[in-house]
Amino acid sequence: MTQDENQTYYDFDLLSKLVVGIGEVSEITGVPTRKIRYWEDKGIVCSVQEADGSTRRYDYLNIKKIVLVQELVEDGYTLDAAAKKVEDRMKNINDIFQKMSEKK
DNA sequence: GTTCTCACA
DNA sequence: TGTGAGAA
Repeated sequence: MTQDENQTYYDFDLLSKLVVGIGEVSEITGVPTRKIRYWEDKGIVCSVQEADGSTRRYDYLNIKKIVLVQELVEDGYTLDAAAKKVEDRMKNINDIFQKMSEKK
């Protein structure tokens, strides 16, 4: 990021393109890789696997979803309830993202 | 480095 | 619900 781009808002365009491996996600979110794949099995998170490799990659939205679900579960919610809330939130976030992208 | 399954608590 | 270990 250059000093000229020292704005108060984040770069949503870059964020939406942010895709990292499960290891990175586990480090960022603090969630072990098994937990992430466990949730992915439950269907509360969606991993995008690249065709050339078997490495699952998670985009920014999925990372956010993982963090959100984690917080909810830690608060005493069950995975299903947490997933439901997060999915509802994701709709709002997605809508905001789309608007920002179109506005640009 | 990643993935999967089996089994346990 | 979340984790361990071994194998590919």
